Amino acid sequence: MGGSSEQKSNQREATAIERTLEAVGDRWSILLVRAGLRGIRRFDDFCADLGIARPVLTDRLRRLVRLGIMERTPYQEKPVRYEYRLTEAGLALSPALVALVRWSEEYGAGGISDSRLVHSTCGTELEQAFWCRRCQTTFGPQAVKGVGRGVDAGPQADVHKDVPAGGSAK
Amino acid sequence: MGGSSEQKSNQREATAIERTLEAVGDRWSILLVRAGLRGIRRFDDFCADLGIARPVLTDRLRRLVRLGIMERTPYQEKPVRYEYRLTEAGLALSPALVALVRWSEEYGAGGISDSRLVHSTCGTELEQAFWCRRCQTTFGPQAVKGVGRGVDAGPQADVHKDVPAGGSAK
DNA sequence: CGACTGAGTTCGGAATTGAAACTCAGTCCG
DNA sequence: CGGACTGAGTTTCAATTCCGAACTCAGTCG
Repeated sequence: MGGSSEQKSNQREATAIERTLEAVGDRWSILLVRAGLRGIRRFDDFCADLGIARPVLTDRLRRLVRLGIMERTPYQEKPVRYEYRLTEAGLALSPALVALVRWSEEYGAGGISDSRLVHSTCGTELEQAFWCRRCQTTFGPQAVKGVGRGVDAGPQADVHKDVPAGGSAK
Repeated sequence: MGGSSEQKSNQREATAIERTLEAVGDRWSILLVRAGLRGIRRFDDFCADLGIARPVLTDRLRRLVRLGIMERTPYQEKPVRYEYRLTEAGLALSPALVALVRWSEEYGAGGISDSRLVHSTCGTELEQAFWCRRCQTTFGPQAVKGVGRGVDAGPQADVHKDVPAGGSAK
C-alpha cells in the first residue's frame, strides 16, 4: 500500500495481549472469572449473578475450561452435578482484574465508586506497581520495556504521574 | 437457596469492573489503547495495524473519545486531518494491559511468548504487585480486600504462590 | 406419582460484525 | 487543468453472535 515501507505487526501472529484477549476478551469471560473469584461456582448462580444468557454461558464456560482457566468437576454424585472453579491460571488473572477496578475507581464515568480496594491487613487503599526482583524496587509503567513486540510503551508513554514508582524500596 | 435470602450484586448498579468493561470490554477497545501506547494515532493506521473493520473503528474511537480515554485533535489544517491520542485516563489503563501481557506470558496458550516485559533499567523480567503506602510493602492479590462490593477475593482466593508479596520492599 | 433442581439445549428475532465499495475535501503531479 | 492520490469516514449487505423464553433430561423429594 502507499509508499509505506514500515511493516506494522499485522495479524499473522497474535501478540501477547491479542492472545489473552482471545481467551478472555469478550463481554463475559472476565466477569465470569470475577464471579469465580467471588466464590460462585454453579451454572445457575453464574447465570443469575451476571444476568448472562444461558446459551452464552454454556459456551463461555466451555471455552474457559478448554483454555485451562476453569475446571469442571462434579460436586455430588447422586444426580451428577458439576461446578466450575478457577484453576491456578484463572486465579492468576486477578492482577488484571484489580487493575481494571483501580482504573474505574480513578477514572470511571460518574466518579462514584461503590468499592475500594484496600490492603487487607491495614485497610489502606492500595496502589499498583511493578516489582523488580533484581533491583528490589517498585516502579511504574513508564519503566517497563517490552522486549520483542508485545507492548513497548514507546513513543508517548511519559505523561504518567500518579504511580508509586519506587515508593521507597531503595 | 431456593428462597434466596442472599442478595448477590445484581444488575441494578454496575460494579467497578462492569463499568470498566463497559468502556473497554469489547474485542477492540483495549487493543486500540494498546496501539495508542505504541504510538499509533491515525485512523488508517489503527485500521491497518489491528485489522479492524472501518465502521467498527469509527464507532470505537468515538466511544473512547466520549469516555475521555482518547482525544481527537487536528494535526494539520490544510486538509483538516484528525488524530487520536490517549488522554491521561487512557494511559492509566496500562497497568491493566501489562497485567494481561504478563498473564499471557505465563499461562497463554501455546506457551511461546513473543515479548517479555522487563524493567527498563536493568532488563530483569518484572513482576506485578500491589503497594501499600502506609505499610511500605508490596503484597499479592490475596491480601487485597474489596470494601463495598466490587471484588472481594473471598471464598477461594488462596491458591496463589508466585507473587512477590512482600518480597522485601523495605 | 407429581413437583422440583440443576445443567444444559433449542428455538426465533434483534443487534453486532466484517469486507468491500463509495464519498468528500483537499493536495500533488505533469 | 485534469486525473490520481490521501485520509477519514460512510453506506450496503451478508454472516455472526446474542438474547430471552421455553423446553429437555436425569434424578430426588414428599
